[in-house]
Amino acid sequence: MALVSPEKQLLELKKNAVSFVSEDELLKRLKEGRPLRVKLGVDPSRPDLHLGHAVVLRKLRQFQDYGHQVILIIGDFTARIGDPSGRSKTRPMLSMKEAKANAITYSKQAFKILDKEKTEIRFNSEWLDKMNFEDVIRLAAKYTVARMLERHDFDKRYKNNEPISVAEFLYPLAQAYDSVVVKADVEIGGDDQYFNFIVGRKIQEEYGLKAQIILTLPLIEGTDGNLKMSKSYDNYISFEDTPVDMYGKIMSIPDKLIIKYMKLLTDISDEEIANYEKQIKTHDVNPRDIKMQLAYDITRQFHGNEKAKEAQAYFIRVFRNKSIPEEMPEIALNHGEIGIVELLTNFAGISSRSEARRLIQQGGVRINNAAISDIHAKLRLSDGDILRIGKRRFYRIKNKP
RNA sequence: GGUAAGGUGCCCGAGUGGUCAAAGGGGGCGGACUGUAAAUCCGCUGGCGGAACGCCUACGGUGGUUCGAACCCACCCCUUACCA
Repeated sequence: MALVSPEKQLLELKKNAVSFVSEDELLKRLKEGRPLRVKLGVDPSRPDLHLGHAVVLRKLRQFQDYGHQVILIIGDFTARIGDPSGRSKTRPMLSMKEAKANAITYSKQAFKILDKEKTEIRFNSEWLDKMNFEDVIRLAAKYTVARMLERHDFDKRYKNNEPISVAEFLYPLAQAYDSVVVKADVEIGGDDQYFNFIVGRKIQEEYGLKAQIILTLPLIEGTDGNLKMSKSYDNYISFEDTPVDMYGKIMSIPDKLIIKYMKLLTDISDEEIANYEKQIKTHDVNPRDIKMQLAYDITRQFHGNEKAKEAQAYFIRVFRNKSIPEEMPEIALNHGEIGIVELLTNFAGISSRSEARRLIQQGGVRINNAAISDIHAKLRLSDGDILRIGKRRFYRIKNKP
């Protein structure tokens, strides 16, 4: 392992970190010359990974490239119990079976970034299921309420007379206990996890282990540019997005995020990024062009060179040159007339007739680039006619023989 | 156990007997402008219907009062805070 010196490793590993506890400790452990055990806890209730996860996974990959071991902890136990805050009632409670299935999906996606050979997957139900009430009390005894209230979220809610269930105190402890079981040297995650990681340190020490090193990474904003990327805000870019979607979504992020995304999601060198940053500032270059670099780079990581190129070509064709795409979904029709509303609801995924009418009345529906304004229009379509809804939904008409 | 405040559309939130499919904001969608950027502007945002001051569904649940209820009454369910 590690042909790279501990000092050099440290320098790279701490890049992009928000919180880092602590450099000295990490350096010391790197000098032990063994593969460190780097832990990431994941929530299997939503197994669709997005670029927010990629930030963390990329950091883990960096550790792996230096020869370290990643431990992916699937929080199936936690997911089964449900959302600790109780705020989001929609969050599903998972059965054992679902959790396992999601874990497979999750790891499959994670391995687009991680090195499978250096990844160990563990389910926390393995040990948490076995704990009885006495064990839980003993664990809980190791932490104080005052320290729990150090968490800003708790403190704020406490002061605002908002509810905090006792169960919520147990979640960080459970997570901390995971660190004990897997003997984590380092725990990594989004910056919102900082508090939980700190609890992990203390609890590990209580169990006679060395406190884990903590490294948190920035949360990235989603396509809307304000809220953190999350499935529940529907502003995420998924690992599973098609190349065209992925490229397109990246192109739709606000300019202010370009540099941040570059730093966190690409291997573009610091110098180059600094250069781009300068160019944006001095308006030497249309920021869009830099964004295209970004979109291409990220799409390439997930889909390969070819697909990324195609996606870029699609973007240029459809959005820059405002022509129609070469490929689009087809609608197979019988010969004869069809009402425009029927066409939309039956074949183009419009969910209600009212919605279809709305789109038409607002000029959002076009056939061969001519807006349809009459909601009663009867159309006689032929092979190759193009139905367009809004700016980006295209369908090609195909007559059934 | 006692006291109090609440449960409204995708989300937040106003509404306290008719004119409420329900103000306002957010989000989303469509359009203009553009670089699928930002900012801005206009429109739409339960369903059905050619249209309607039309019909159906909707304000935690079930009943009731009333010509008429999101709004009043009863019971129930749920959430929260405070006090033991």
